[in-house]
Amino acid sequence: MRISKAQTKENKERIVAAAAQLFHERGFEGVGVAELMHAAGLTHGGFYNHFESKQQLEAEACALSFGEALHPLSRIGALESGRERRAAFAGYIENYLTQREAGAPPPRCPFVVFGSDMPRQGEGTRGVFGKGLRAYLEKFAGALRRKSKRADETRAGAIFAMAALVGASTLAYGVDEIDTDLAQEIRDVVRARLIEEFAD
Amino acid sequence: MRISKAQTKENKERIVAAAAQLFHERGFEGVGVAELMHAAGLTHGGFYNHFESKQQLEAEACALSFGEALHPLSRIGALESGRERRAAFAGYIENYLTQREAGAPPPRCPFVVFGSDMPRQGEGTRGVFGKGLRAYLEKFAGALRRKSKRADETRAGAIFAMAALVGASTLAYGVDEIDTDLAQEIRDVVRARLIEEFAD
DNA sequence: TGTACATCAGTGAACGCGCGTTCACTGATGTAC
DNA sequence: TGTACATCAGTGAACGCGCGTTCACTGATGTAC
Repeated sequence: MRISKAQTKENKERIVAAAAQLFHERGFEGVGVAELMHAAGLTHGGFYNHFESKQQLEAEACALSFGEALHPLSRIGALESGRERRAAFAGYIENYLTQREAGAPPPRCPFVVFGSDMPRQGEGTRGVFGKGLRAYLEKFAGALRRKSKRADETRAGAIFAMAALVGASTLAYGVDEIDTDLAQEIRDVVRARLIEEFAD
Repeated sequence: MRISKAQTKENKERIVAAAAQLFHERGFEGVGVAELMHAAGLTHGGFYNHFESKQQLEAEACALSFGEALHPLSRIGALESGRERRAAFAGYIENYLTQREAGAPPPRCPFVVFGSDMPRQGEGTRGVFGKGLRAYLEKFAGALRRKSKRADETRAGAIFAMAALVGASTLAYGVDEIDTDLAQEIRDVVRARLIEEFAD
């Protein structure tokens, strides 16, 4: 049964969205093509009508994740007032380093979720990661810009802040449920330091 | 053919060592039991004489990685002079954030290599990760201690420095070969900042 | 606008493959006397 | 110390299973006239 073009496009988007979520939860290797298709309400046989390979879907799902993660930062950078930007950035960090309720689906940062796996991924996916990282750093710099700072200082600050955020989140998620106190301590320390340095 | 106790122990150690290296290179899911055993010079059938499951080997290989990663930090903490400790710590960061020669086997930090995968690992492996993290932070604090700083300030500094290192390395390795300049920029920025803050 | 036909996204069975794990068997090592 | 036997790490074939991918087929959609 042939499907309308609009329906086809919507189906593909549903596959990519389901993949992004499932890859976040269980990693690229932890979810099979059949399960992905069923999560999108389809059967697995049609997969290759939309994608050349599972790898291609991995790349597209990554791109979706990075795109979505970028939105809140764009909003901060668009603020005119430096004071507002800093307050919004503090809120961003607060949110980024706050533990989710137990059981709640954690909307984790794609850099944290996919970071370790990147060196082993295909070229397409790594390209998406690189593009996402460059975009992220630009938005970070946009949010952190200050009249008193040169552009290269702002960029260095963006890189450093992002490294600290990603590292803290990676370590904290690694020991969540095993050592909740340590996870919380890591989040608290890094949050306080970053807000002190960049949003005060 | 029964094997001597000493030989048996050595065989198991060889399996764990081979696993640690291969897991570093290709991740837990990227290496099969048969390949691991052959890398240790054995056949796959004997695997379950040494381990209850592949998961158990993953945990033991992780423990080995963390143990080895700890040694250089222990040496720094053992130094008496604060000036020497700071110089050694600067060297540690320098080494940690320096790109390997192309083709050279990269002795990457286990937190970077396994970090993203931890939330999806079994309890045993996550426990090893947590233990490794606590040990690492103590050594970091030992290396960073200063007479002018309270213990809790030193610990906070250790946590923050480690988060920045792990994050920078995760991001840089993610874009190595895709965007070498960006990888280098991340390493340079974070190295300079950390040395300025902690080792000057 | 209506008709005839080609297109192609969907389905579900089937493919080969490699995975983690189990098993019967071997024979040198370790142990009991 | 020497002998007889139980132990158990090793081997390699075999297990079932789920994976990514392919395929023949269906039938509504899109297109050509």
